[in-house]
Amino acid sequence: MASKPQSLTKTVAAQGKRLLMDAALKLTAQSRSINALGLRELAREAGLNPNTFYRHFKSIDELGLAIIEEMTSQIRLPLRALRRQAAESVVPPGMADVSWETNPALSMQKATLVTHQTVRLFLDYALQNRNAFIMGIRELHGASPALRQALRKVMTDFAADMADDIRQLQLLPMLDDATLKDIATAVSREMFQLAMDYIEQPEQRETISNQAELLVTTLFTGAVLLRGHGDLVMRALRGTPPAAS
Amino acid sequence: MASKPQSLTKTVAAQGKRLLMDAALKLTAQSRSINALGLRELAREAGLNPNTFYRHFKSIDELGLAIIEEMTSQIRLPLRALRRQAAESVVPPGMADVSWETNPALSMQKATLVTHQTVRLFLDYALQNRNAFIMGIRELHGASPALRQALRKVMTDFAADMADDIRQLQLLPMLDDATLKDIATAVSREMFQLAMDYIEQPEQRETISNQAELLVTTLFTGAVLLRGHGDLVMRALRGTPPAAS
DNA sequence: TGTACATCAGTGAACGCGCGTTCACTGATGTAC
DNA sequence: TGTACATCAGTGAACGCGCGTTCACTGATGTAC
Repeated sequence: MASKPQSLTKTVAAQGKRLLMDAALKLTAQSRSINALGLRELAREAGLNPNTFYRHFKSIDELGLAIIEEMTSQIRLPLRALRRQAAESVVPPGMADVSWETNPALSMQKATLVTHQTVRLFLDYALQNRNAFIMGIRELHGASPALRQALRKVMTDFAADMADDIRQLQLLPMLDDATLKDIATAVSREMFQLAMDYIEQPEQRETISNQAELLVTTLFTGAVLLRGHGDLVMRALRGTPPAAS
Repeated sequence: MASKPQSLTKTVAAQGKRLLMDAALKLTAQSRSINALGLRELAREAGLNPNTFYRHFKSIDELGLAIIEEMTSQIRLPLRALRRQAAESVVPPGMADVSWETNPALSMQKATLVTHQTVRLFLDYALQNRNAFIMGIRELHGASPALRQALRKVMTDFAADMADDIRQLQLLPMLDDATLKDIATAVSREMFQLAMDYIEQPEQRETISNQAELLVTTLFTGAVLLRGHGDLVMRALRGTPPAAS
């Protein structure tokens, strides 16, 4: 609150900046690379003088980076919070936590539920920020090195958050850090790809969402098994009752 | 041979076409989207008159499609042949085939070897056709709907080939067709993504190749397990000796 | 074997247009005294 | 509370340039008779 007046002023003053960023997103989503956007075209869409662009950005890349930064800052924390919330809905804070050794079935249920909820929130967020996602996935493999680098970092951070949460929530304590990182990276890649399909194929959304969930589960299950903890998964799938209590 | 004179003539005659396609690949790989290429720029790179472009293509998209088609026709068959070859190196044609029930360890070894070889050939091919791959992955998420559609088909075909070969070579007979297709799709996506990293990070190639292999194995293993055949994988990992012979 | 014609890749000049970028200007808001 | 000045978003005109596309032409190769 203390520093809000400043940023509020900034926000009000930088109205043209907003308009330009929104215009860029709108045009990019309609099948264009951001580098293919003309700065006059951008100004036209935003209803501004071509010149105004220079008041806010040095180049189109700079505008792209601003969009990416804004988008990232909006999703990171909510996603982490949701993972916690999903984990707590299975094992409330006060309750003694389950362990894979003593109760593999409940542990698996906990992991599955967190997956379920996280996948859904993520795809939902993608839908609500459809233009930003389309741009992001396009520029991740796009022509501008600056944007590509920035988006790679977004992906890396996303994967790191995921791995960190899995560790903290003790969802898969049998996996070592390196494995967790590798799998989380693959899961991130898949999730972003699938987010595009999710956005573009409205009638397939339920299917895609289920496939995404299954894919994530498959990856983690496979990793657990190949790392020599197959017996735990087998017990979980057979629904072995808790050893104690 | 019978029809070669024709196509040879065509090839000689269409020398400008070749030059333009090569120029496009060269410029795209140097960090550009294909739609961002100017047709004059293209002609300049190819050492031709700007006008010559129109002798061969109606639009830049058409040029892109030509490149994609050429690239696809070059990799599909070799990759299928290699899968067969890898499978035969474990179980020669004359020999009675192994089954997962009777000898899970050898079956797994067969599947693992095919994965190993295929992953390596694919990444190698990507490296040898570096520019085409960079373009392909870029345009898969790119601005042109026509190219995007064409490249999606490439991916779908690639996944279908993979699923088909796994079926024919009886690598994972316990998986149903739908599951096989889903996993093959995910594997394709990952392989194309990783091919980019493989191209761009020369010093990491060995690591990436190993990671790719492990990822593929993880996906298939996870799928087998979740489909209720975990016992087979467990037996394979424990190295249970053949039941007969 | 020779001749006439068609096809086709490639050339070079010319066009009008939209682009990025610059400059000098305006008017509103914030700041110092 | 008032005044003078600075800052800053936005304007509008002007520039030179490279672009896509067209037209009429050339010269080599293939084809019919």
